[in-house]
Amino acid sequence: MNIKEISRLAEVSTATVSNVLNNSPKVTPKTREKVLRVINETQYRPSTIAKSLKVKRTNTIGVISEDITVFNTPEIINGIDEYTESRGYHIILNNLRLHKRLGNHYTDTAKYHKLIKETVQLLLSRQVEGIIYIGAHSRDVAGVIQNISVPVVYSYCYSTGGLDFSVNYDDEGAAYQVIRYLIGSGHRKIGVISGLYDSLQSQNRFKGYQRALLEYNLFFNPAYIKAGDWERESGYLMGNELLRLPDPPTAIFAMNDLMAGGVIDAAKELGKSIPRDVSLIGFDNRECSKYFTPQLTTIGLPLNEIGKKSAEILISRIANPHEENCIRNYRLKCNLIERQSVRH
Amino acid sequence: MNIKEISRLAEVSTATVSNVLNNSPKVTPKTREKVLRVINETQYRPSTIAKSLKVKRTNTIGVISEDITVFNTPEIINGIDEYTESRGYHIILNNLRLHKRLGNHYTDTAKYHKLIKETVQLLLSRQVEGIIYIGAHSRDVAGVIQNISVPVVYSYCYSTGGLDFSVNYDDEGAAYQVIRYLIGSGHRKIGVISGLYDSLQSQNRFKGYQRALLEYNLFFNPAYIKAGDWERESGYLMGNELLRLPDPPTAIFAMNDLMAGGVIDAAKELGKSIPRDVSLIGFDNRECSKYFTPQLTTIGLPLNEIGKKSAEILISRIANPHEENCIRNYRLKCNLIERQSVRH
DNA sequence: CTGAAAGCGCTTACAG
DNA sequence: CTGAAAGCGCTTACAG
Repeated sequence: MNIKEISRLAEVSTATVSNVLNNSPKVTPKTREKVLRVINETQYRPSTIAKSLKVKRTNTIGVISEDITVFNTPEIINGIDEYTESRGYHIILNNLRLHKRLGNHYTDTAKYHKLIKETVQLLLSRQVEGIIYIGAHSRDVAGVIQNISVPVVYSYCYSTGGLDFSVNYDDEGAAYQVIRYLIGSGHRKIGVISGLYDSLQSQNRFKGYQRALLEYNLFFNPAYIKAGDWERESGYLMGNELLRLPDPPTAIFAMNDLMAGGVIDAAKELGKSIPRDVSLIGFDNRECSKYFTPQLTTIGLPLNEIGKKSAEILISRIANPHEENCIRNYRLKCNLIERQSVRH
Repeated sequence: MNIKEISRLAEVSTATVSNVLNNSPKVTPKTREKVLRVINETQYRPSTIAKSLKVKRTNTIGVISEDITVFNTPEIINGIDEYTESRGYHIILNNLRLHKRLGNHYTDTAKYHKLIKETVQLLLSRQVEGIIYIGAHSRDVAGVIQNISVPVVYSYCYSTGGLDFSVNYDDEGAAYQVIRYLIGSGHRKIGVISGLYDSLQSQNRFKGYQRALLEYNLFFNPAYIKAGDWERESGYLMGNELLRLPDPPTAIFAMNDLMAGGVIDAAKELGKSIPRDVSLIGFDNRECSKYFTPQLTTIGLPLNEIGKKSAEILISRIANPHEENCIRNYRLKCNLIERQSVRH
């Protein structure tokens, strides 16, 4: 069933059928009626593909996710989806399955770059009008996709390149918020367990931490700063060191929920109660954080908003490729989720 | 840049360019060489869309997910992806965002059916060759998609319709496995906290439970069976009832990890230690189950396999629409994940 | 207001 | 082995 068939049945030209399909005003109600009847009877659905070929627009964007099974990704896709749907765009999903495919350390391997390149080419040959690249974890992806004729936005990634567009959450602001909240709750001795200290996230969160200390004139005690590696075990180890200090912190900021879980283990072992003896804040609002004992106060990531904003920027760049004077790197605000691990 | 341009630059016909693009043997190495050089120089990528229009195949399937933020969905998509990629198929993702859109009780509302219908039409007009429908939770979706010209398979759903294809995990077998494992560990008094008792999952798991009891000639004690509602709170409530029994069970099978978490709370409150005083098994292998204290022994769902199998069936039906004598409802085996909540 | 015709970028018999 | 031509299902000036 195609437009020709419909035009035959409705006894009009294909041009007229096309016009009623596209709600063109230049067709009389009567013929429109006639055509619509045939369309309904035949359950005809015009081929988007043929239309795309002709009008040279596909209303499709490509979404490349490094790994859809990582906790952040589904909600980001939800956000993308929400926005693109409202704008009549569709999504072709390309899931790299990086963890399964390359293990944990994929970045910068030749295999990884080849994979990216092929994926992008595939998407391009499907005539996507733009690409969103969703990182599995927040890192610098400058230049991962190059020499491309459609706009790209990096989601949940940094891009220090200068020319790329990226949207991520605001690490520094979130850390600042955490420390401010702890200070507001009366804490003055605040320990920090960072992730890998040379990661962008850790560095940015340290900045927020410092800013808050400065602002409140708090003493910076190097002994209160420990570098973890994002895993629970390191939270346990570093939590132990912190809690065994002669003058231990009264609150600990663990840079993710997993390490906060390790701190809980350490505290339990040392017979210290959270939040009575020591307060604790995590980061990420992972599903598990709600099930810790006590329920963990933590930082919620604006994942849905990251997705929405990414899609919004992408589609605006599709419509307006040469727009200048615009923000290139969005940092969206996190929100602090108050539960029961902080003493006031 | 299109095929015509390439043919001009390479001084051959478009037919010849098309032939080298498609690795047709009927072109001499020399001309192939010549054409390939031009293609490389120009970075030309043939338009999949134009090709699809001509050959009437898109190599694309539509994936409808009820809600991609539900824990099961990403891994299923991963599985689908893995298989489709190996077969040269692409995925158009349509995420219904049912939880956000309609709240928890969407099934059978007019709004829901309208949404499904529109989504399917959209996919069809994009010429997908088949559709996979991923449920957010395991329920009967018979007839949700009707009167359609391409094959459909329901993933993580039941379909009692008879004609539909579905792939899901084996509830009954999993429950049987749990009980057998507990019996093998020396337990004879086994409590069960079900989900909503009139759900298909609960019913099927009861069957597995009964089958194991029968097989091992165990006494069926109705007092050991409690109906929860899948939420943690109900696990806590029912766990309490079970544990306060004059002759309490020595092991409890909670039909999901969340309710198992509630049982842990109840046990802690009653001063009972898991697994010393009572053993516990959950279901789902949710992320949090690994972080419970003690780490929860539970049933892992074959999500990746469900995705793969769904894609496999779909693509085989695309290739062979009238295949008869085939299984219509696949039930994939779950695996028991031994951690620390069962005493041997 | 309606229709005939060209064309989007490919592929594929068919002729040479 | 290579090329000219028709056609996939649409849209869109253009003529009437």
